[in-house]
Amino acid sequence: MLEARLNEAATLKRLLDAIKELVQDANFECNEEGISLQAMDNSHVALVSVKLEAGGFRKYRCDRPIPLGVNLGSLTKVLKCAKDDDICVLKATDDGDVLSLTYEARNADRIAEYDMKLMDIDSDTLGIPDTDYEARVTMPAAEFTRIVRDLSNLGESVRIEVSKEGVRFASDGESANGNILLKQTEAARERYRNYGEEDEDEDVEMKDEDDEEGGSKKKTRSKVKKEKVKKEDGDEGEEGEEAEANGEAEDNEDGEFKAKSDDEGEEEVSDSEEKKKKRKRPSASNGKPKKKAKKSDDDDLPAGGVSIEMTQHVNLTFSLKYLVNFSKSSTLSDTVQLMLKNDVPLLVSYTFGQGHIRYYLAPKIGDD
Amino acid sequence: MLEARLNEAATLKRLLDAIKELVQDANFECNEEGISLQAMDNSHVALVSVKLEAGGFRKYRCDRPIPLGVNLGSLTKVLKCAKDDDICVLKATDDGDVLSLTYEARNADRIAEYDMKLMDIDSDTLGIPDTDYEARVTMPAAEFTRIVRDLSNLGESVRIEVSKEGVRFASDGESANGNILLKQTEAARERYRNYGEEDEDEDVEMKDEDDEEGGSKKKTRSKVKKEKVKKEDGDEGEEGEEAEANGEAEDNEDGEFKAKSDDEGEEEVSDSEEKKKKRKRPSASNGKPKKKAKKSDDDDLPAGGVSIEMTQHVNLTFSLKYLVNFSKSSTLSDTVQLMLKNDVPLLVSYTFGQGHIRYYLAPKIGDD
DNA sequence: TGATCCACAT
DNA sequence: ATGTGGATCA
Repeated sequence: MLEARLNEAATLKRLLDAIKELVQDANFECNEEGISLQAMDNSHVALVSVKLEAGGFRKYRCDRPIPLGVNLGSLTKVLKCAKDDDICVLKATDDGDVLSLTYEARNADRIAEYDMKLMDIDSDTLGIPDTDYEARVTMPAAEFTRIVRDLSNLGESVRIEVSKEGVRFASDGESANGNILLKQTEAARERYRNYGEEDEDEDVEMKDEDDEEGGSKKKTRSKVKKEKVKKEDGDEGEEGEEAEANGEAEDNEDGEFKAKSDDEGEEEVSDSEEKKKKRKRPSASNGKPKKKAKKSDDDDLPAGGVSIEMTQHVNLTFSLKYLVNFSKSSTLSDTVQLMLKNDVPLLVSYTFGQGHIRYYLAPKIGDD
Repeated sequence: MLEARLNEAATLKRLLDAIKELVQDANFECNEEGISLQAMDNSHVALVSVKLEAGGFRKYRCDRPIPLGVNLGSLTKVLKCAKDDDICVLKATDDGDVLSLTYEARNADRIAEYDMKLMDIDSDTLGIPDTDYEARVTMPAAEFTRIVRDLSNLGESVRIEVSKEGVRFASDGESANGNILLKQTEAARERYRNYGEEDEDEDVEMKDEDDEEGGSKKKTRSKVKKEKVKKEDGDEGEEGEEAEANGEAEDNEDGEFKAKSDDEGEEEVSDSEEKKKKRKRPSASNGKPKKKAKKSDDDDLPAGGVSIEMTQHVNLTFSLKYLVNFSKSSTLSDTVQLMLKNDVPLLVSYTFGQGHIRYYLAPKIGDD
């Protein structure tokens, strides 16, 4: 039995607005850790991963894991019936046939209850390789939105290049070419030093020993090794060789994610990491309404500035269509993080009070 | 000869916005009491009744009754030529061939005059049975709008149930079911105690002797007998039997309104009631411009809260399409009143400074 | 079917 | 006061 009480229905509404165009149906996997969702878009080029942590709810109870097969269109419809500041209670029985959403006005004189039929969805749990990223860019979500939107008016794809100069987004179009260079902001670097570590589970530093280095499907921590920053700038210019020379060629290098059967025994990234980070956000469940906290109550790092960390010069090309789509999540957080590694899917991550949403996008091959 | 001087053209504009989708052509019946309109929608399922009281005009003169056969589309066009705060003067000669509308800017430095051709419209005066409603719900118009709009995204029809618990709006749809429960707000109950009695002619209490109890077409006051409130809560659960047991089966129980020939000698509801209530709104014709009084100058009961009065558990099902349509009248008043009785058309009533607009909607039979 | 305008919600 | 969504008009 699931019962999850969310302070603001707006969180869910925004979440669905962010992903409903990418995915039509998906399983919300509910367990004691919280609620997570993973799905690929129809073309199997992009992957979304959402996590709502148990601690982010005002109340959370899930006796045993339940997959809730949801049609996101239907859920969106139902969520439209909620006012942004309604308290939203999700309930489901263990059989997972129906999801009940209850919206309570803050003054309790209105209670709305919606029952949504669920469906069975084949969900091979998706294997997200845990990656040793070579560059991490932390920037205002609105700026990212603007950049990809602007460039999408010129061309189909964008080349993202991180060098010691900064991060450059470049697109070539028929009528014009454009590129935007964002330089590191010193203040931002300081501000974001621990972003994604205190408030979420990015795990960017330390614990190399957690890596299962011998696996053919190498699973490593999502991190940029800090001690390497600024050491290998000299490699800039060519993309990719370094990574392959390392013998680290990912098995999803072909640009698509592989479905992995449920019984493979490998945990999803988020699950395994959640367990180690349970200590965080001890106060999240105290549920301060925080009126007007439009975006989220995650970070006290308010805004502005670009932080860049890198161990490697990276240079990758991606479809702008997807990035534009991803950037809809800027309603959930003021800040976005891009994690890059040559020849490996880009990770676009938005962290908000109750969890995070992450997108993985395979690079275009041949830099076309 | 008719000459009616209305303080704000906006009132008429909003009125037409509210009904023009429901009805194409209708007679504005002008007499010494004011201007009224009654019409059924094309499907003969819904009925609109508008009353602009003589006292609600800055100046009103109508020597003898004139029916003005108006194409509402044309009138809407003409009204679009008025600014919201223009003073609007309606004029017509006794032959009723043309309606003249004059718009005067408040500072009289602009005067626009429009003449609109009128038409002959067969108008069997409609028989609106005057009903002893079993429940009255008074609530913010915006909330009603929101509820029917939300539910209309799920299903075709809504079940409205008034019990001692409150009023519940429930709809079943293909992908989801939803229901909203509004609880009585104590403050609202107090606030609305006399709503519709001082300011209009709802006649909610007393005067049982006005009822012509023996008639086959029983005409009763539109009221909920206050003394019965909370006495018959025990009847909840089944809908309708009580009413039928009373021998009060309405002749429109089949869900449609009957046109009644003009010579039947029976008065319309509003006319007969207006006469008895002439004392009200003595100051309305003083015409304080009341700048910015967007909605209406009717009530000083500003907003919020739900008031429920009932003598009977009621449970009826209606087409959401119509309710959504009705709710357009929320531009005319902040407050809406729902009057219900089992197996009898719902009355949705908006009262504003110059009069009221009422919609009658036959319930769906068989609760489907 | 798309664009513009109005209203509601935040 | 601004932004989003719905409704209306071209």
